Amino acid sequence: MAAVRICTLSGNMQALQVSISKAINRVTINSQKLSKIHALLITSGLGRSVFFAGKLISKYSYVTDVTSCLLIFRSMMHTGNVYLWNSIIRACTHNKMYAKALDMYSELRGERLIADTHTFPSVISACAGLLDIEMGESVHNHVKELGFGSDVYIGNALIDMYARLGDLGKAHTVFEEMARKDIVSWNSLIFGYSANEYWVEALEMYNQLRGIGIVPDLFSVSSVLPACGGVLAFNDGEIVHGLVHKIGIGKDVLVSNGLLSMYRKFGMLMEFRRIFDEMIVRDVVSWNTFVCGLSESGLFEESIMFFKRMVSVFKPDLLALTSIFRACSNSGDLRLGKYAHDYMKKCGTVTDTVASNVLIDMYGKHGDLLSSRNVFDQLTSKDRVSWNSIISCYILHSCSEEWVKLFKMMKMKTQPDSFLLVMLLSQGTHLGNKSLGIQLHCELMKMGFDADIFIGNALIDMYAKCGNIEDSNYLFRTMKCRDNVTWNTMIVSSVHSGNCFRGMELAAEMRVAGVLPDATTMLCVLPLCSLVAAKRQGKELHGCIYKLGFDSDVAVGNALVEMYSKCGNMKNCLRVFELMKTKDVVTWTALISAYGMYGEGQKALSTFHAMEATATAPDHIVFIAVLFSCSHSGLVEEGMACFNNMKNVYNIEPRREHYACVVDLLSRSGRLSEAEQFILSMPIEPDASIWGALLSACRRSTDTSIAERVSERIISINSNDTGYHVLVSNIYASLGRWDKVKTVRKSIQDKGLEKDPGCSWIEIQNKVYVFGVGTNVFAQYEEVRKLISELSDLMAKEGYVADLECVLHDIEEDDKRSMICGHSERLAIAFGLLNTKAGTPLQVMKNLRVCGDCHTVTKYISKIMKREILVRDANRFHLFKDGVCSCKDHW
DNA sequence: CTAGGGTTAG
Repeated sequence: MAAVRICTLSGNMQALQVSISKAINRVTINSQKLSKIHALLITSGLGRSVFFAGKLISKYSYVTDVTSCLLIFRSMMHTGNVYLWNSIIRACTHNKMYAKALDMYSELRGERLIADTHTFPSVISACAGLLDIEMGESVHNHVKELGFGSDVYIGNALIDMYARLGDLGKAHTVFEEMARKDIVSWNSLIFGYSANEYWVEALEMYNQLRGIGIVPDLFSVSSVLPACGGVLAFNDGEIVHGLVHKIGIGKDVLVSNGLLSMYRKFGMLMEFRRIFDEMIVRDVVSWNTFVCGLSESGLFEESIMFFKRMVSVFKPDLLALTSIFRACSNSGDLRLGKYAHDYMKKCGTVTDTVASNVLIDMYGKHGDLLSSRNVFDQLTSKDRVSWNSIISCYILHSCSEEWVKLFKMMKMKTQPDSFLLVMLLSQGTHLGNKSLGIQLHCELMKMGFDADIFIGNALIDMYAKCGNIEDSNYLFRTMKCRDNVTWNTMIVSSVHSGNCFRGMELAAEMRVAGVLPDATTMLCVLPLCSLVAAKRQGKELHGCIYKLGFDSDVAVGNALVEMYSKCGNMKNCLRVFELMKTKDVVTWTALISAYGMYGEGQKALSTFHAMEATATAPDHIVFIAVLFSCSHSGLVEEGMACFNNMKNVYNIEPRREHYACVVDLLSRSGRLSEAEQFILSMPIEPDASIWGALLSACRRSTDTSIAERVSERIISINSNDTGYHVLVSNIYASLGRWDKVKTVRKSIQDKGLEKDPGCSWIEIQNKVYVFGVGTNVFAQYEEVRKLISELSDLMAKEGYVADLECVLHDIEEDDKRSMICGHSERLAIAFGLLNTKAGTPLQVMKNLRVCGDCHTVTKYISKIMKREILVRDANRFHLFKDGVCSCKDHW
């Protein structure tokens, strides 16, 4: 500007022109400076120069001052100069005044002026902006008539126009016909495919671009990222991500938002978080994507936390509010939801359909049906989702009259979709209503919804839960496509139907099928690992969880703690526990149970007290764990104190399970008559489980009268649980009452009950070997047999005498002896000894409780063979070392 | 580049 002033003063016109020209070029978005230059031009007499008028129009256009553009243009009228026309059309298009731009174009043609190549790009963009197909095609024809078909800028504009009009065929044709293409041509086409969700084509074009060696830019990248996310092209996505760093566009908001959104679609939480963390500039989109992504992954609390951080920087828009309603509907925080709702009302966007639909759901999930209904009634444009949401609220709260009424109303306005049917189906499943399920299955087949994957999944679940595992399998096999939920459902169904092996198999098949597991998959498979003590699979899952970023999920963490403890890996169990950022009652319960199973009663108690110190409210389940731990460590007084505190301090009414634990606690410590008195003084009716707890302790007592009394009680209760019948039968056997044994066994048979066959298993070099009672078909049977008999001799020298009372059959002594030796845990241990190097610790699992003689024998073996042997039975762990067991014979 | 309802786990 200083230079301009000097030139003006000196009167050197040529120098003045040059300096003004330079000054104009430098002006960016500062409209004040622009008006000064404009004034200078007028005073210096250069105002009528076409060159400067064009420059000014273009500059005013950039500061969105179209009025000034038009004023300048009109003041230059009848110059007949196309350059000026181009400037004004460009200015209009640039400021989204598309109709005005097209008016100017018509005016230009009316003036019989010939448009040039610079005219068309903005005219074409204007057609695209107005979504005016007819006009667009007519302009395209005009371009052809004038022979401008080979102009790169016009071609690019045409590609972009057809893409925005959704006609990718034409866009591609224009692209193909272009003799010369630049990066913008490619970008326009990739963007077009991507914006219209032709993910595969977008990716293909991007890869073609890469194939011919052109380096993509920021726009190519931000167009292809949604496509990678859309088709879950993990490899392509990661390659693009790599390229972003290589060409240094990682700092760009558009690009990093694209990456953020892609990893969100991939479900890769860890990368998703990292991208967000490392962003230098974050806009509303970044925040919305992040908050919404967290919520989508079930991390509602965290989503709320980031929402709160977001609103300290940005005013939340409708999208952000919608996300937070969703998070609130799935977390306990209804207050925040209500607060945000009030805020939305103040902003005057109450009637937004999407947001209102989430609100209906939010209030419904929190049981506030009235508010749900209010939002629904006030909604001016209800769509299918609105109807589904309000109806599902009533279904969820079993208000059948109300939902049927609404359902009828809905059918008058809009066609019901599969969503409602899925909801009904699952509700029927939860209520165990099989006939409703089958009826719905027929209905939805008539309606043609049977190919819907959600319907399929719900049906599989329905049949499995109703006990038709065959039908459920059939549906699974014949399904056209399966997703992670399908697999999760199948895995859980197999486990519930008692087929753990099938569950494991399905988990492996799922992986082979390339279906990405989600947090729920982990929650389905981890308990399975815990159940069968699948150490290796468990660890692999942990790795997977870490990689996919599910480790911040509390439920997943809890499942990991349990898995490690049940697999005998206390070290990792503790490590996971300690690393968990948020812990809930379940987390603490898992660790307390773990200590309980290892007979570490004191540690269990101190863990419980540590939990109390964190102000985590105990529930009735954590007390079961604490009582169990005390009972397995002989901490009678401490256990009783907890039992009393539960009621007096925490106001939790003891349930049957708690009473059973106390009975167990007392009787395990030999206080049998006290236990009996306790049962008789309980405020609830004792059932087989309560008497059973007492009876199992009677086996180690000499007081036969109490055993007989309790046995009679259990039989009179007439339970259908095989376990208690077997227990009674065993007690009679140990008392030598073979007549009674026969009666009980007959009653078991009459009832058609089956005894759980005992089995043990051991994992050696990633292979699991299973042994049942009297198994004699495995490869090394003879060697195992020989080893057991050699060990018997060695043990006899140490003073071992077989405790034949553990064999509860009415057979000869010798047969008893050989039967004991065939107990599955013994076979597994011997097999382990044969197949591992000296000194290697062994780990054996058993589905039932370990018998007294096997317990003694294992102690001897640990001493003689100098091995640590960890045995997990149905109840707890026994660590045998140097002739003693960690349970101190208290199990 | 960002927002809504359905299935699985607990």
